[in-house]
Amino acid sequence: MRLSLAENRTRIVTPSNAREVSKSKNRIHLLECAAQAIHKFGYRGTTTANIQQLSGLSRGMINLHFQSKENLLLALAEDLSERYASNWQKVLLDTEVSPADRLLGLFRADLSPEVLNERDVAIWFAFRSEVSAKPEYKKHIDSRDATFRASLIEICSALKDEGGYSQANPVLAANCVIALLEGMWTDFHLHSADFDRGKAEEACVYMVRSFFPDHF
Amino acid sequence: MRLSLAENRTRIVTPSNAREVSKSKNRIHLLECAAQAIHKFGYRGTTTANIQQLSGLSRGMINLHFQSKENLLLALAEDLSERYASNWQKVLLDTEVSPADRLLGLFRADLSPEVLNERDVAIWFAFRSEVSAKPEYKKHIDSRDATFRASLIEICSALKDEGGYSQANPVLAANCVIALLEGMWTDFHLHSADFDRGKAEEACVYMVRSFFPDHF
DNA sequence: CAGATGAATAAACGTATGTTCATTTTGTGA
DNA sequence: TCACAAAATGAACATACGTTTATTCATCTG
Repeated sequence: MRLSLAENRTRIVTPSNAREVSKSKNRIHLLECAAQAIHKFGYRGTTTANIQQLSGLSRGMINLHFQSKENLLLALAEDLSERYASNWQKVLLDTEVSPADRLLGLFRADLSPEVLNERDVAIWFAFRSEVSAKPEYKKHIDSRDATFRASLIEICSALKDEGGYSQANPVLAANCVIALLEGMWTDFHLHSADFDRGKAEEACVYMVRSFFPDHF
Repeated sequence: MRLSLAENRTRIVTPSNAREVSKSKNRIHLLECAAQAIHKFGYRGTTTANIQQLSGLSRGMINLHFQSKENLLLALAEDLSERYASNWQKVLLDTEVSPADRLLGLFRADLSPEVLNERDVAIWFAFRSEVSAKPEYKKHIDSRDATFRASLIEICSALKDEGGYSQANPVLAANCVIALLEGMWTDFHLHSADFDRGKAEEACVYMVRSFFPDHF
């Protein structure tokens, strides 16, 4: 699984000349190597030395581009959460699509290799492991945020109304969807070799079918 | 939330004299301080120096008792997973209780402060963050193991038979329960201040009620 | 093309970290 | 009570780590 860091243009000024192009390339390269290092050596094992070694660049580059290693890691976390957010936003916020299809689309998107891949998930877990010590990390690794949750509740409410499921509870259903997806990610992280995206999706659909039988 | 490390007698020979008592106490004390350090400083921030500082003991003690820092952390992971396992085993393996009550008991047990508390969850996430780099950690932090899963499938099968739910799929239902609980733990880890055990349990019950309406 | 500017390099530095070991303290058994 | 043994101590050590900085290299501008 390849990162699409190169496609992230959010914080990188569009380079206007060759010098800026190479600077920007090196910045992205360092982010990619930091990601690789976390995946390969773990969060504890990630050092400026092995990021530098992976990059093939010189020792000073991390500080030149990011001032400090901590900043490089923060930039990586930001990047990760932005890519994750844009992934679910494409699906959840598209109100042209029916609620049921938005939910199915979310499962697909959330379980797709674009976001659910060994390296990225390793990074999520790396930052999450620090959250009790560094609360400032929270905003970067908690992308299933208020908007995400609100969209899900809205979808579940719509399904309830459409299907006339008198027993349905949109808030609880949304909470279940969020937790279930989180759980699938954990399962992937711990057993990526055996993980079956299809079966994971099947389980998700099974759950929402139980909630909203006529829709799925 | 206090650890019950002192109650763990598995690997600690019952001390027969005062000297062994104090040795055993210090060993446990170091494990507790390592746990505290991970919670307080994060996995990266956990050093022999701050474990030692928290313990009030001398520098050499970690190596005297555990040979290396890595060994101390491994002992902590083992301890954690054993305490977690005994927590669910009490509930899931008690065949005197009805399947439905075993499932409800599991939710209670899995969401109880005995295992779901800030410090212990921080340690789970700490070790999980290293799993892609150190596969040997896997066995310690993946306590929701084959037996756990098999018990759940058995319970779901029994519920299906009892209730005549022709549409029910015990394997998918069990997968959902596992993932849902994992997701709840993640939610707790990221939002322990706002986390409501009652609401988490409610969501769990809501899901299994959807699977097996007549039972819950 | 030459001078100026910014990017990249890698040696050097100070500190932090994990571990060792000679020494001291404490408890045990005769 | 005393010699012995085990446990605990903390100074000392080597290495690893993140960062700084003087220097070199590449590119842009006039």
